[in-house]
Amino acid sequence: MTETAGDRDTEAVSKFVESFAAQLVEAGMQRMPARVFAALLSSDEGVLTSAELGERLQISPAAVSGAVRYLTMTHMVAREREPGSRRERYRVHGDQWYEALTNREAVIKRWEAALREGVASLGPDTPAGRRMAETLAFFEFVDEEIVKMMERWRDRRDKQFGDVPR
Amino acid sequence: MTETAGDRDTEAVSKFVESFAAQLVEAGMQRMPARVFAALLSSDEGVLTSAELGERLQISPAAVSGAVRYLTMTHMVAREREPGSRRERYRVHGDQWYEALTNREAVIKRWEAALREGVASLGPDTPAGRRMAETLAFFEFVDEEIVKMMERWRDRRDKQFGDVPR
DNA sequence: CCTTAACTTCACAAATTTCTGAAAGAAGCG
DNA sequence: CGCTTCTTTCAGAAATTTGTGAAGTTAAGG
Repeated sequence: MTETAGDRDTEAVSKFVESFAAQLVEAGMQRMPARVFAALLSSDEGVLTSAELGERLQISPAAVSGAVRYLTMTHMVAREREPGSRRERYRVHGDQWYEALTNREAVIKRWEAALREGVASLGPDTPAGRRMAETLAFFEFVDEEIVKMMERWRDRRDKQFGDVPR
Repeated sequence: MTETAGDRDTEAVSKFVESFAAQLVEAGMQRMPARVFAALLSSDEGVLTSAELGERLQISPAAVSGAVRYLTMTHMVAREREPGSRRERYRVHGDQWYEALTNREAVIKRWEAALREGVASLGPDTPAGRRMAETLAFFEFVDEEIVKMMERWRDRRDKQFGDVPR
């Protein structure tokens, strides 16, 4: 009952890719980046070329290009180049990617800025101002906590999965 | 230099509403819910009626209705009814709302489900399966941590802002 | 009960987003 | 250097999303 190693249960994999991508979309990610990311995640090496992505997902090179641009900008995927080849390779780093996910920090920072502005506009002694100040404090708190949390995670991961070469 | 309490710096407030809403949109929230939410956040009592929202944001009752439906479903806003009135009132609870924001937990739960399915499809001993299992472990870790973090926050808030009647 | 105020739902028009094919742009390799 | 292979950019067609007006529904108050 062991499967042939090569293309094992291709359909199940594709099903996973689509359903995981759908979740990401629902959480706000664009469709193509989500699919590309899911495809990479489900690939054995965590690496695929443009062509492979296009073929697996049935999308044009242009679509791959656009998706990858987004993913690299948000650090969810790394771009590689085999020295001496025109082929670009895209990689999920296994850890790098959820670090990036936690990197909604950038987003939070902007929220904080907007809130600070809001407190200033409304006045810190108005009820609305106070409410916003409290919210701001919350975000600042979360920022700190997340940093610590990630440290704890790395610790735990190393114990649980071994401190792999990565 | 103290302002007239009534409609203080209406324009500045509106500017805040739009800029904060823009941040929320960028983070994936739909436009109208974002604007409605920001408007509530900047209102002194944290409560506005449908009509007030429509007027401040220059949108139709239908748009208000749609936005509010989303916001209540995600628990970012509570719906109230003054007993003996046809007017619906919508409220941000000051604390309730970031609890809700943390409630991307629901989202995370779905991701976890999808990942579990992925591990099963791919097989837990394939490289991809292992990578996903690790990711899954990460999310499970985050779940736990967030619960604890929120406890710490409530503690801190009570100290910092006083344990108000709310 | 009937009237009337308020909210919701629905169908559609407008605006935006998304993806493609085609052309232009890099970079290895002969 | 020029050929070839791969990637990116761009303009536009198609699909989706968004917000409105209008009709429908609910419930308060006479």
